[in-house]
Amino acid sequence: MASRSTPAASVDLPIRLDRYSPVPLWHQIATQLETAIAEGRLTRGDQLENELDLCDRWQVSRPTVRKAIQTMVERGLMLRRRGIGTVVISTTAHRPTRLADLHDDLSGRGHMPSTRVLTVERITAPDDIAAELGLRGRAEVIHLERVRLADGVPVALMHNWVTADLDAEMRAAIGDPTRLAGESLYAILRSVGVHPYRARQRISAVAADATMARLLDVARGAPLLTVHRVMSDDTGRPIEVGEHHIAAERHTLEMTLIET
Amino acid sequence: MASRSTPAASVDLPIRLDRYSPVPLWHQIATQLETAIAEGRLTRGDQLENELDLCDRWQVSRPTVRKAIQTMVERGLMLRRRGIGTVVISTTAHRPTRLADLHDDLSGRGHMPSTRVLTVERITAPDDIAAELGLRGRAEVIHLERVRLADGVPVALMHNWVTADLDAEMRAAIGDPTRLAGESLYAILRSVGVHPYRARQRISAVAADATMARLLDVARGAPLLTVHRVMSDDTGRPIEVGEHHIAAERHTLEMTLIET
DNA sequence: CCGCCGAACTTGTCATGACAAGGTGACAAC
DNA sequence: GTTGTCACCTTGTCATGACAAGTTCGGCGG
Repeated sequence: MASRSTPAASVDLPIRLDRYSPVPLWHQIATQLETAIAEGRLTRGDQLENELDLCDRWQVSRPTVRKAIQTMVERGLMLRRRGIGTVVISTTAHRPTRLADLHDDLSGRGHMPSTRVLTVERITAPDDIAAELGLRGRAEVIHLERVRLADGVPVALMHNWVTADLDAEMRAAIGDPTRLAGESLYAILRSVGVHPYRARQRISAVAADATMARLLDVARGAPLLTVHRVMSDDTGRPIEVGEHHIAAERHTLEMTLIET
Repeated sequence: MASRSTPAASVDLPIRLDRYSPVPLWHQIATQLETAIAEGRLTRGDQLENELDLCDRWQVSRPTVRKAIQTMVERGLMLRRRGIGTVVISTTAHRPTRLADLHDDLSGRGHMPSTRVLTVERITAPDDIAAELGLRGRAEVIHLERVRLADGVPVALMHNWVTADLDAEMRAAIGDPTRLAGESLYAILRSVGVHPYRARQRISAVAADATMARLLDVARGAPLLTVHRVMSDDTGRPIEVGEHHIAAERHTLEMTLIET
């Protein structure tokens, strides 16, 4: 270890910037910093150069450097303090703010996700679902029932109610069992122009009833992790209600919290 | 409703700024915007003036306005889009990134929290706890066992292991049953100069065993929500391991997720 | 030897200016 | 009527400059 506290992570951090790319400079920097951490070129305890030197090194302005580092701080990967500097504090982080489907979550952890579609139907919205989606009268919703598997083992039983107040093309995509088997619901929604933006969710636990136990291949009464979620798109309109029952013995929710 | 799409929320939004306060201008603005939403003076669908007009109205620069609105967006309260403007999309939000103790969480929801302290002991760290805290050899930890009640009803059984590698004053504060009964652990830690900054947590579910059932006054086998958390301070050092078992029928975890 | 104080470092805040990019709506051309 | 274009609105990005505030560390005075 060096006796002086000179930043070690300066020379071996070649940041390549494309000023003609539509990707913002700060995002290019943040992405490459995150990659450097993931690959171990930057590790816990490493100190970055000070911001002015980084401006000089990368030939960008200080707001750009700060915005890039800011995103790293928000992800819990770095920490910066006035008078001290910026240090790497973590090599991994599960972001709770990441609005990810269970499908993406599983594949991100090296599992092979698959889906068994049980039900696809268009029904009149039950009262509680209609209320959560802000629908009036006897509005219709698309009801999905699926079992998510990881490496062939059932992990979660998923119910979704998607508002049917969408284009015919959108409804067709959502109700396509072939797509549902291979993609996450949110990926399908995005592909037809609906952008999941904000979700409010409530996490609880229940004991498996007979149906859940059979579908998830767990004992009756086994503890299940329950996620109830209302998702809205980027116009603030509620789009979907999801209720997922997760076999707690096979999957847990992980997240990193940051005090702001 | 006005026939034109002029922003309605301009006149009745008196922002008072104290330029001699140590509180940053952007934070003063953000706080007052949040208050306005909480009090209903700003509500869902309201559109803000454009940023340049807000600069003029509040007599601050555009980066300051943007930083204030930025924090509102990150909290899921507003949404802004290029070419459109900034609109209020929500009146409440549970922030997952909020590193709050269950104590604060309960009181924030109008319940009267109290705590029954079962165990306060200084022990040699169990291997798994030592590993999570990054301790070597036979390091010592302070082990706490408490039951959290809301309005007199038991809600959660909480185990905490705090590293004993602290000042004597800090250890005394943490081990003081009187303080533990009335304050949150994190509040006590903050008061002695330890600042919880980052936590990694894993949420799962278990069935209540005999001990848990007795302490929480639920049936044996009842589903419990389990939160396992490793908390680090603002220097990146792991400080505390917590394992909380929450009676799912009496309390749930709520959070708002934002797609970034 | 010890404690205080200040220089020299760091990041935090704020201002000003400029241009780019996406959205909307009016209007002309077809 | 439909479509495409263009002006004009919005926020997004980036640069430059300045000063404030917290931290560290060395030197100075006691």
